[in-house]
Parts: sequence; structure tokens; C-alpha cells
Amino acid sequence: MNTLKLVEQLNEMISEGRFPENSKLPPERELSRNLQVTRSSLRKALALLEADGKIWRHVGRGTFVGQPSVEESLQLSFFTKTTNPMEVMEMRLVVEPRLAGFAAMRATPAMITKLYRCVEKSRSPRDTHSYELWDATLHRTIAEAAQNNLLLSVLNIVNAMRQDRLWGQLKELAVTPDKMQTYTDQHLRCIEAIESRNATAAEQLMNEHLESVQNDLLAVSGNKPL
Amino acid sequence: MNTLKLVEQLNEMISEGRFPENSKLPPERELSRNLQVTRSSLRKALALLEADGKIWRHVGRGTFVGQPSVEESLQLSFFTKTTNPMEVMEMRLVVEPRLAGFAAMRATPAMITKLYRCVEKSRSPRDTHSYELWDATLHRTIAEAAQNNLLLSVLNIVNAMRQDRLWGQLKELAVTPDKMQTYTDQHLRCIEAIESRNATAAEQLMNEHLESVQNDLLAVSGNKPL
DNA sequence: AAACTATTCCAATTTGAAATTGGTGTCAAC
DNA sequence: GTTGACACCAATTTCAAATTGGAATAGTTT
Repeated sequence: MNTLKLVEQLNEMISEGRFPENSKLPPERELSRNLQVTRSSLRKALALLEADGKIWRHVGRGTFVGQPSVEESLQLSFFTKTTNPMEVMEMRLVVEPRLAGFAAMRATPAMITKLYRCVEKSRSPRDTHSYELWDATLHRTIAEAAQNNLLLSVLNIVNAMRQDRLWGQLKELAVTPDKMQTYTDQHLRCIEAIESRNATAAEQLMNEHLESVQNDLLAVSGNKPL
Repeated sequence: MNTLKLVEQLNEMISEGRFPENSKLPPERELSRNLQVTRSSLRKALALLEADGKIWRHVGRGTFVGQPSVEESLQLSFFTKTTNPMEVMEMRLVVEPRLAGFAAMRATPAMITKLYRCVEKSRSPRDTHSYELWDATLHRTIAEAAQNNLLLSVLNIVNAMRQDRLWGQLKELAVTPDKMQTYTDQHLRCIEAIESRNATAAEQLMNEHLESVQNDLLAVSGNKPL
């Protein structure tokens, strides 16, 4: 296997400081000429290095040594490349129950009205897509009611991931009409807790809701690695 | 006060659909000519509209109706504009204790070694800045050990906010040498919990640590609005 | 068959110069 | 002291041309 030798060779060039941290590697076409290999071979080696976290690439920009910058890692395209549904659900379970708790303490009456409206809209959906849209709006509105712009941004990331086209099939399999009914009931109970300013109840109800969603996703993925 | 009338006028133009949602308003120079007011007057009105969330502006891009897009709200510059130290601490308290818990379950021995190295480096800092750097590295390493790219990105946002130059003074006031000592001890106990795979302990210790930090920040800010 | 080579095309991005745009300060006038 | 008029700045857009990683195809080697 020539590819592994190439990987080894590139690794040495990097660790020997020929390509310093955060520097840009020569274009693939040029580098392949220098190393006397074809671009396809080089690309296979680079793919392994990227999977290993040694380098990162971006179309039109180039290939870079080390980890992407913070600014880079905040691009939506970067999220879709590096994460998966399981990670998203884990993040939701960390963030959203607390957001519901905050909302219970901070939501304005107008916000609570908006929350009930979201539940109503999601109760009789035309299709899966329509339901998902109102579901996402509902969860975002809870984040808005929590009055923390940073956490709201996090929720926006979550929603953006959920709307990614790659997840379409997974959602259509997992979100059946009876699930929608269950989820809507859970939403309603959580919002009632928010309205009655019961933070711990809101937090726990949101937690239970998201665990339902997670279990349903795991069920359809058949415990295969996501 | 002419400004309030201008705000009202602009609000009407928006709600009447003359400037649809997400559309770009005319440049300030042009709009001020159309409305027969000076640019300075218009800008005062626009500032109020922006504070109200009705519009958002970006240098070189223009002024837009409604809320910024998700992609827009993920720019670091947008974070520094819309958030504050209190929100960041709240977010840290939501995310980082759970990250420590995950790290306890998932950290590789190599990662744990790296964690101890971070504590050592932060134990004898040359100055506040040097301490902050290793502190940030430590918290990021815990996030890496937690093995969730999405949550790692969240932690990266937190760290980017903390390194913002606007926070320099606040940190220098709050992080005195004896505080550094306290924080380092708390770090150490948390990492020991991670090493012994005690997730609940790691989570609780990180929570206590961050509450200390939050209290110290509140103390120096004198309970003034942040 | 399987793995590598050579070539082509695509979409995202960069480059650079010129124009645009929001942000900021100054100074005179009423 | 607010308002109006003007100049300047830095960030961004625009446009076309060049660059770059991604992906597909057909031919060659083993």
C-alpha cells in the first residue's frame, strides 16, 4: 500500500517543521508533482491525515496544518462536516432543559402566548416537513424566552443541523404521526410548566421529551453507528 | 424630538411591507435624502430600531429588516456585539459541568496526562494573561476529552469571548494571585475526579469552580449591569 | 479484479482594484 | 446643545480571472 507510506512521509515533513503549524500546504497539484505521485494518491493520503486531525482542508482555500481556527470552526459547513445526529442530541440534552428552566423564570407573557401558538401550529401538520418547521420554531422560541443571546445562538446551531438535508431520511423514518402526537403533548406540558413559572418541572419535562426523541432516533438507526 | 417621529415613520414603512422582512434597506445616504433628513438624524433613528431588534446592520453590507440569519449570528463579531460576561458565565455553567462529566467517562489516558500538564503550566504564571491562556487551554482540553465536536465548538466560542480585548480590565481586576491559587486547586480536584472516572463528582466540582468564578466577576463589577 | 494514472469538469474560494456602506469625528450654524 | 454638513475610516461588496479542493471518468498497470 503506497498510501500509508505517503502518509508517513507527509507526517514527517510536518513534524520536522517543513510545514509549520497553521501554515498552508502547497496546492494538491503542485505537491503531487513535488512528491512524484499522482493527485489521486496524494488525496487519499491527505484524507487520512484530515481524518486524523493533523490537517484540515477547505475548497478554494487550500490545505492547512493543524486544527482549524475558531472562526473557521463556526461555519455551518464545518458543523455539517464534523458532527452527527448523536452529537446533536447530546448537545440538545445538555442545553435545552436548562433553557426551558430559564424560560420559566424569564419569559414574558407575550412569549408564552407565542409558545402556545407554536404548539397549536404543530398539532395538525400537513407533512413531516411542516411539523419539523414548527417544532424547530417552538424550541427556538423557548431559547428566546430564556433571554440569553449566546445560548440562543447555540440553539440556532442545533436547528440548522436538524434542517440539514442529509438528515431528511432519518427524520422521516423516526417522526411518524403518532410520535408527533406524543411530542406535541410533551411540548404542551413543558410550556404549561413554563407558564406556571415552575423551572425545575420545565427542565425535567424538556429533558424527558428530548430523551424520547433520542430513543426514537436510535431505534430507527438500528443502533448502527451514526 | 424629531428622532422619535422618524422611528415611527420607519416602523410604518416596514410594517406596511414597503421594506419586506430580510430585505436590504437603501443606503443611509440615499434613505436620508428620500426622507428629507440628515444622515445623523436617520442614524439615531436606525440605532433605536436596531436596539429594538427591528433591523440589524453590518458595516459594508448594509441595513436589513428583521433578525440576522443563522449564518450571520455565528460570526465572532456578532457575538461580541450581542453578548456580555454574565451571559457567557451562564452558558459556561450550563455546558462545562456536563462536559467534565462526559470527559470522566470518555477521556483517554493521553488526554488526562494533557490535563495535568495544563494545571502545572497554570500553577506558576508569569502574569494574568499567561494564566488566562493556560486556563482557557485547560477548559478546552476537557471539552476535547468529552469527545463531542459540537460541544467543543461551543466551548471554543466561550474561550473566544473570554479572550476578547474588551474583557481585559474585568479579568485583571477579578483574577488576583490568590484567586488563581483557588482556581488551580479546583481544577486539580476536578481533573482527579475525571481520572478516577467519577462523572458526577467531576460535574459537581466543575460547577462549584464556575460558580466561584462567577461570584468573583460579580464582586468586581459591583453588581452593576454588565 | 483491483489499484493506480491521467484527465476533465465543477463549485467554492481567492485575488486585486474600484465602488459601496455603516461607523466616527469635526466644525459651523441656528 | 441640538442639528446639519462634510470628510475620513474600515469593512464589505462587486466583478472578472485565476486558484483550489472535490468528484467523476476512462485508460493503464499489476
